[in-house]
Amino acid sequence: MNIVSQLQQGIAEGLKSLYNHQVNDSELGLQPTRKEFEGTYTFVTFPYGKISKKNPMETGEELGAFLKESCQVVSGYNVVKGFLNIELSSSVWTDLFNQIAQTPDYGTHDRKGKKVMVEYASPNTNKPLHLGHLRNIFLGYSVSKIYDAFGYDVVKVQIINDRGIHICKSMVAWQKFGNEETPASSGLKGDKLVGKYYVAFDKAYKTEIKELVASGKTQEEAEKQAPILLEAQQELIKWEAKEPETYALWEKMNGWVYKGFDATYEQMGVTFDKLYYESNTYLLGKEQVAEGLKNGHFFKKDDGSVWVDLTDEGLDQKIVQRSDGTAVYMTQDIGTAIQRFKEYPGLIKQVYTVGNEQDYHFKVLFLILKKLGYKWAEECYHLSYGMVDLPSGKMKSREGTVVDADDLMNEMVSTAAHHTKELGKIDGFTKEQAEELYDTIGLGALKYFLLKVDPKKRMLFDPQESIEFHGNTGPFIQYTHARISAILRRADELGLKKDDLTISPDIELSKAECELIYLISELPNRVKLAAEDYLPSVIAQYVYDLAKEYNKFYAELAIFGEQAQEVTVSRVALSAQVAINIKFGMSLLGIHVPDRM
RNA sequence: GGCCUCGUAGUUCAAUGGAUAGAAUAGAAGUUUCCUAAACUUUAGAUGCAAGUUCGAUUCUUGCCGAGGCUACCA
Repeated sequence: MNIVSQLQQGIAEGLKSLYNHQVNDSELGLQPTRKEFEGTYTFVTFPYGKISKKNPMETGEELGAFLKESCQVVSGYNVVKGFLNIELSSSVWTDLFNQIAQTPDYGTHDRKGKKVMVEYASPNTNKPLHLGHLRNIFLGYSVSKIYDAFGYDVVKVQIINDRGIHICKSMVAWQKFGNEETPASSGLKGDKLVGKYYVAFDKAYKTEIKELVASGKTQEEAEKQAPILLEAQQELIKWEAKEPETYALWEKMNGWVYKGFDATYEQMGVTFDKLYYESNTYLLGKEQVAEGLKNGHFFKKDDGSVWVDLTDEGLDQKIVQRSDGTAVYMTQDIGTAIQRFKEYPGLIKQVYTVGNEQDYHFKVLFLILKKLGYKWAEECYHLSYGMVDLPSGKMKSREGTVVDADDLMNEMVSTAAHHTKELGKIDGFTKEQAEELYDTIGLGALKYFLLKVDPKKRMLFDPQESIEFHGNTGPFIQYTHARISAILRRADELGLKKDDLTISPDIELSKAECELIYLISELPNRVKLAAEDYLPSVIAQYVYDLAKEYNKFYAELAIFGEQAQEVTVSRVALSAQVAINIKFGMSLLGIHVPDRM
């Protein structure tokens, strides 16, 4: 039984015996005591004045006295205004620590035997991945890891937008200007090559518009009549008719793109369990539309288009099928969602990692699914994230200010390499080890910076700041881990065995040590919070707190140098457990931590 | 116009309705000089504005101001 629930139980008993008031243990909110006061947990007594018929201070005094008397773990208390600060006896900390140190897989929750699907990365095949995709993918991957630690079986999926007019544009441009160029012949990554022709299309298209306007057409007419656009539209029709030549070209070019994406994902360190392609799913959902029409959930307008009326929910009407009978994106999403739940028995939840410009779309989607009678619709969640800005300004694909994902990652890694070499930190490393380290630092910096911020907020990514070794950064935490590892190696040399690292009950713990143990004990709780709110930032904050707190302890520890203190089992034990927690927390963010750096 | 999200130190980020709004950076002053890429101490500095609910509001409600997004038979 954990400390918090013991205290809750104690307080509940106190309320009952002192004021004859019955409450549910778990309703009693305990919060960590603020640093400037004595105590570990604080109970707020303001709301209980009515029950006790006394002022908050007296209520606190009475409850505190009761707890000290009846609850073994409580060694003392103090009351400030309406706040009852509960002090714990020191054996609580050593017991707690030893229990944790002997728990395998500490931080993970029991397997729940239920599945959760997390969708992240929904790239178009006409252009390479950029900074926005990085936030998307790191978020989704991290949430998958967090859900896994929370006890769910996670299915990580990617939906690839591989069809439609956009890819036809690249195809047309490649045929016109490409001279049979391939990734092999050009030395370009496949996604970059195809992206290049998408840009070429746009350039040619704009030139044609200009010419048409010059010859007397209006802007609007010109945009619709440009010959190259008509060609792309023809290409799409041919594709839908599965004309062999078009289809083969489409497969060839998409193949290049996938190879390019795979390389990017590999460097990012993310994987998927299942890939969905829109070319396979874009016809889904029509059945549901027909069925919904029959059941009266949808209605038909005079022109034959099908709509859903969400005005009761405070939203508008929304189209689900065009008058020509073709599907819109919404239709496809309805069908895909239903298909996935059929495909994966035991699936109870689906998380969509998609930018916040689609907030409305997902609100509507979930409402429609609910209307159609799918209970799991309430368990669908749109993990919405804001744009990433750069110090240089906004990213705009039209103005070419987009930051390419590969370029950015390479830049991060080379910055890490540059700093490391400059400081001569890699003596004794093989070339492979050194390169692995640069990767670890560069990508760790990037991932941590993107994940430490609340997803829904628009954020500013500063590459320079992210790779600092001070402050709330990935490298700082990695560095802390490396320092702890150095201590553990040292302890090893001194013959302190790692397997039996417990703290003996009669050791007097310092304040920093108690604080560390408190943080360590918080891990499962933070995992739960992060999972329930889909917030990797909770984990990031946790790991940072731990690293920062350890730094204070490290100063105390002074294991090296002239005033070196005794390397005791308890100090080593504590260090080892901190290292484990940091490593675990960082792994939930998809970040490696090195033993040496 | 309607709807959604955001607005916190110079800057980047925190804060299950709780105490004197935390960190980190940058700044100022100092101690020290290899704790792996130093550390420590001190200092100054913020809730866009106005009401409301509450014992208590950065948090909930309303209005206004500001930023962004959505509002297509586009995806």
